[in-house]
Amino acid sequence: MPAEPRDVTTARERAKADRRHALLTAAARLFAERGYSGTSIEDLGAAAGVSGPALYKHFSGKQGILAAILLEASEGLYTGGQHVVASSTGTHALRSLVTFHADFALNNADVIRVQDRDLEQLADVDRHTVRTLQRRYVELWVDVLEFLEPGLDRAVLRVRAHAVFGLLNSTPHSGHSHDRQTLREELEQMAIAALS
Amino acid sequence: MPAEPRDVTTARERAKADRRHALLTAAARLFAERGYSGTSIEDLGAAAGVSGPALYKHFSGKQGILAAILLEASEGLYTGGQHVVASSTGTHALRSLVTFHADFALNNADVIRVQDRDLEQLADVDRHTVRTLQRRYVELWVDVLEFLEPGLDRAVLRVRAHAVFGLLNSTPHSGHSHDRQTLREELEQMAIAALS
DNA sequence: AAACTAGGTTAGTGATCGCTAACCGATTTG
DNA sequence: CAAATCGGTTAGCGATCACTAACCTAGTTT
Repeated sequence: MPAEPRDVTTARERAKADRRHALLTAAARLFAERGYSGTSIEDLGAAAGVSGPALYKHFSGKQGILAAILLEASEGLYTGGQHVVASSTGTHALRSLVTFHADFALNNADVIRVQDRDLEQLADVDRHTVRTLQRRYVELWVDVLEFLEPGLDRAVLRVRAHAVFGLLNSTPHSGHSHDRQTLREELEQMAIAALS
Repeated sequence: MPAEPRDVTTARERAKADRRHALLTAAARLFAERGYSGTSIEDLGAAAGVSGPALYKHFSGKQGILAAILLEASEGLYTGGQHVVASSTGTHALRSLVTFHADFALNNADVIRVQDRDLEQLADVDRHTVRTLQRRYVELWVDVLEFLEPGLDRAVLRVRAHAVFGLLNSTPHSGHSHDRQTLREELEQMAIAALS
């Protein structure tokens, strides 16, 4: 029995998937550092060990890379948030949302930065999709907040949600040198306090 | 007596100062919307009613405009913060800092956006100056926080300060449509709560 | 009012960038 | 094992952009 059952993918396909992933990770870092317009195709390739137009074998173009990054991020946030609110209620749901979002922000600082920096560089269709997912994610939070404090204007609760996102997303600004666990606890505690 | 005493400036000088100010305001808005690299010299001129290379009569170049915006902003924040902490102490100083910063963020949403989006596009010297002023502004906050909670690691207090900045600077993300006074009160209250 | 200054204009230049074309070698396939 | 596929390469094209040059005209100075 020489053929392994998991060998549904050829070596080439695996290599391609790896490179695609490497390209996306490197691109997120470069976009976060220099901005979308400030990063060249050449830069993107070089950061992944290939050079220049190689990435047209993986993406439709420069915009396609940005789209892949932001679509994955906004989908991850939304579906992750959905799971959180589906498995808990009330104060517990709020705490879980805070933990979930803090986790995401700490583990994807680059993507967070790109998301609220270069969103408008997307093609209209993709930008609309990302915005819709973001809006739904916010409504997830607003629903939980409204359950906890019924009768309040949802617009106000939306402001609170955005404010907490700003707080939790401040990670890129705090030096990366600090102890992650402490940073995480500080941010979560502040977020909960801000919403009380 | 035909000569007015306030006539220290000629009509040309006043017109030039006005245009310079218009250029800076328009540039801040465009940079906030499309990013530094995403905005052309032509765009900048057009937004101020002149076209293209006219702005080389006012600034050294595109980078010079960005520098003028960010230097003014970081100096304004720092010196403003200095005055605040010089005229109050303890909890009162913290509340005044929050009010001051919220005021700045609400009235200069564009500049806030540009400041943590395109800082790295500055020339080395200017970037260093802006970073230094920002660092001093943070230390102003940390000093006040340390006075209120002595013994805490200043690195932790720095994280808290950045987190509150993120919270207060979330204004660009909340729709501009909302009632300013309510928005302001919400943000200030949340900031105070987060720091307690 | 003549001479000068200064803020605007348009035309053009060199560099950069996104993307395409043409080609090449290794892996997969029949 | 020949043929097709696929992911990479380099060369180059067209567009855009920051900036300079040359000029023009209205305001300022003497």
